[in-house]
Amino acid sequence: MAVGSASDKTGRLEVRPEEHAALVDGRPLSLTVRELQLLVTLWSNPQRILTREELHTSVWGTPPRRDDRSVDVYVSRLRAKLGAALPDQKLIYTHNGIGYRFSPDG
Amino acid sequence: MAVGSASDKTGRLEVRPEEHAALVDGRPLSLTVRELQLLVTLWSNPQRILTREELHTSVWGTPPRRDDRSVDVYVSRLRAKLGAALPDQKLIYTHNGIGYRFSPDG
DNA sequence: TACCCGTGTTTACAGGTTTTTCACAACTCT
DNA sequence: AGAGTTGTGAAAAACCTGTAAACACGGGTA
Repeated sequence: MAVGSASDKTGRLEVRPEEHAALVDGRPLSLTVRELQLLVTLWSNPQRILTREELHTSVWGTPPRRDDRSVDVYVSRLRAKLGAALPDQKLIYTHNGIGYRFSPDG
Repeated sequence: MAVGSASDKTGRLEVRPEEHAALVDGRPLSLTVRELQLLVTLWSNPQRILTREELHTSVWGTPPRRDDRSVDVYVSRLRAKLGAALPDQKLIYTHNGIGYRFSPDG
């Protein structure tokens, strides 16, 4: 495999940021821009707990306003689409009081 | 290992404050925010006896009210979780009339 | 212009988890 | 034993998360 390829597989999920695409078993998921940005951010930091602040700043470009729930809403939408394509895998874990973590394994 | 790493090992226990995580044998403990804050405070001051005032101020941000037992309650919970993951090690020692001490060794 | 449609944003509320508080048991020290 | 401390389960209160739904907006089309 070419060095520096910026696409990667996580089990049956592939994420290709430069191509603005995420695939499951080779089939593209139909994600909106925000959903994809969020997935890319999570996927780029596997096993790491990302705070809502970090996620919001990465996806929206600015820190969240007080009581902003947009990160949660998009995590929910992303889970729904991932769950539809990969019914048996849990990929996004919640860390109460902190944020979320992407974990291809357990 | 890189100088300045802000993670550290204490036997099989690793504490990584910046990552909001504590691991035993590489597996994350599932601690709540308060539990982790308390562990981080104790772990940051090994062998030192920390008073309830110090612990409360560090974790809750304010000194405890008279008859406040929250530090004790959280020490108990932390011990339970640490004990489940490391059944043979005693890490948190009580100093009667004063407070608690974290000791990776004996 | 008027009507859809898809996306993004915000709100609301149910449900879940954590934190706090309380009560009593267990322990320590004299 | 008696007084003061600490350990801990459980209930109450506070807080946080999941998610549907309402709203806003722009582009496309009739």
